[in-house]
Amino acid sequence: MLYSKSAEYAIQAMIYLAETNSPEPVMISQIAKAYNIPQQFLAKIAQTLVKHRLLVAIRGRNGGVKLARPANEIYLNQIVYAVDGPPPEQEQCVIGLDYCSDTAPCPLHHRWKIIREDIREMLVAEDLADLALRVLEKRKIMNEP
Amino acid sequence: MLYSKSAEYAIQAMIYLAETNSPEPVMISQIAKAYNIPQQFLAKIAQTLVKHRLLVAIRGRNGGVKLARPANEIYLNQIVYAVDGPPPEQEQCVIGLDYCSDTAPCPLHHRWKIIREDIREMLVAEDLADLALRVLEKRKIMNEP
DNA sequence: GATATTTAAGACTTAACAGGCTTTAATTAT
DNA sequence: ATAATTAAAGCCTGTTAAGTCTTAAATATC
Ligand code: SF4
Ligand code: SF4
Repeated sequence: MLYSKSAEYAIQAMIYLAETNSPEPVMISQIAKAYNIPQQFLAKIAQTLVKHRLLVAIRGRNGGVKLARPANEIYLNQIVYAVDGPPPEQEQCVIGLDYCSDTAPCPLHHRWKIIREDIREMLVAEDLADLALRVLEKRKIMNEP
Repeated sequence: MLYSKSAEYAIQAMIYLAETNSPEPVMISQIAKAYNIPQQFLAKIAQTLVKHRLLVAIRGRNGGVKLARPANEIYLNQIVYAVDGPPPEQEQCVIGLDYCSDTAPCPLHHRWKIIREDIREMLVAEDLADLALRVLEKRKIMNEP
């Protein structure tokens, strides 16, 4: 919806890393298992996250991946951008017309403009540390019936 | 983004029909040409719109398709629903977690909930007649340099 | 150094979406 | 009746996203 499946997996994986907050690297296989992500697929996604300096990878025994910087300095849009590539230069018309501009917009235009901005704002504002904290809290609550 | 390419074409085609507002049926080929939609593809989309009672088709010479009811009684969500199928029953978590509910939501949850609601509202509120009117106006403006 | 373990890299497979082609059925004008 | 015209229907092709497999490279441990 907002981003690809790959980006979703990437966010989940990085939340997991922020949750555990271990100074030691964490194995891809462990992350994959915890969040139920296809392991090999996650491995490949991790590669691109490493290339984009969001993760660092340590290979060999006791290897794994860890966050490249503190969780509170990593924002969602950075992850999405890294995995899905840069967003399109020109803003897209909701109904795919090509001859339109901002003069005399159709009723959809105002609405869509606001929504698009909200989405952007959401991805820019939220950082991993916050998310991980909240997910942890939530997990605690749900384990107490 | 919000809907498939097919749904986008469907919306464009139905706007065209609302624009021309002809009591006579309009040929698929004509619509396809006007909005630069692959004709055969649009033909197939039209079929599903007919099945969902948004269009009626008249075949044979002088045939074509027309809106099944007045344009101001057709809303975007009906078109999207018809082409892309019903939206998922359970509301989706933005980051794809499956163990979450509304108790102690993560920071994304509030934001996303609002955005999702705005999108839904946009699709529910806008009807074809409005859109067609605005697109017509816009075309007029853009033709006067 | 040998070995086990872990990510890196790239080829490969599968599935879904977008689009095209061709034939068939329905309708109307002649 | 017949020919022309139009949507309906089914199958084929290309593209992209999602997922799998195989081999190579790096590293810790013995
Ligand atoms: S005014 Fe409407 S049709 Fe034009 S670009 Fe904006 S959303 Fe699209
Ligand atoms: S609280 Fe956050 S993680 Fe849970 S369902 Fe809502 S958006 Fe998803």
